[in-house]
Amino acid sequence: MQMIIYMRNVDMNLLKALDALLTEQSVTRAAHRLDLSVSAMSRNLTRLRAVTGDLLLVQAGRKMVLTSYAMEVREHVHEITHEAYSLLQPTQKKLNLDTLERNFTLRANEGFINLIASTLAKELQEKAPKSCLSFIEKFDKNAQALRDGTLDLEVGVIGTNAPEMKTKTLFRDRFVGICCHKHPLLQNDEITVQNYTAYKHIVVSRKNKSRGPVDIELANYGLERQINMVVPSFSTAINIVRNSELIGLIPLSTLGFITTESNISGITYFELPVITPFINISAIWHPHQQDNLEHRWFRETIMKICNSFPIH
DNA sequence: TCCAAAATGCCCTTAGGAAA
DNA sequence: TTTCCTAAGGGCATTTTGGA
Repeated sequence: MQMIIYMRNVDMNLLKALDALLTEQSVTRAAHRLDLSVSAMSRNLTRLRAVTGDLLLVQAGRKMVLTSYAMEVREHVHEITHEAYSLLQPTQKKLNLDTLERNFTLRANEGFINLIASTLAKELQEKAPKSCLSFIEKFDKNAQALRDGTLDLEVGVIGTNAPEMKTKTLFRDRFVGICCHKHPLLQNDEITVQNYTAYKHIVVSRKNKSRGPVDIELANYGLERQINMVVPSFSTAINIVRNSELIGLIPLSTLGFITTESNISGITYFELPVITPFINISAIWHPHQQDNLEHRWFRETIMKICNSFPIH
């Protein structure tokens, strides 16, 4: 009964204030975020404490920390605040690409950026000349940037840490082997698991994980690769392979899906002697962008470009 | 002791309801 | 429709609190 009486007096600005407070974990920063004075935000916090019956933020030295209740509701508060304000904002009737001034942000690994950057840049220049495109390299799968809108779109393998995200499969990728074009491995009539594992290997891993699906398959033959180098990027691996006798393993997309010519600027790619699972590469975005016309146009542009990739 | 952040007192503005 | 009253929100100034 007490809660019902309180709820009658709750206004939407309190919800917005709660979202800002839980996101910033600071009265001062939350006030700046909503363009209010610190005192006004402090009063908002006092009202929210009365409404929820929870302290929400408590002082821990000079900082404020969330209570367990605040931590529990933080994500939900953010989502419903976004939904509520989207509902009250005027509907976008028409998208005018000629006058669109927007910075689109896309997070992907360097291989995908190399693959799509020039085509996407050309498309944006032609269709939305006043817009800007920022690529962000993928150092982690943190979903917070998608949630708070600082990131428009992520391209990669769907993770499990953000189940609320919207996704769309863009293309299927697969691993191939690479070596320098004079590599003794290529003297063999056929690349077998035996001669594949007879040479030293280089692997790409941002987390220094050197074993993957290929190693699992090789283990079935009682074989393993001798890994001599781990590097954080595919471009680094390609450069090293070009000038060494190390054998590399990269997604075919990194080579731009070139399948008609196996000898590419000093390196040769070849089919692996083991079968590895396909990798589904998807576009990932937050539901709050779902009906945004600008965002829809952006992701549909990327989907259109990816549709031209061969599916292997 | 100084500084930064949060809390609070006081006052002004604004919105909504009631009455003329 | 206009006027008046009340409640609530917000800003300025000040105090309190706690770390460096």
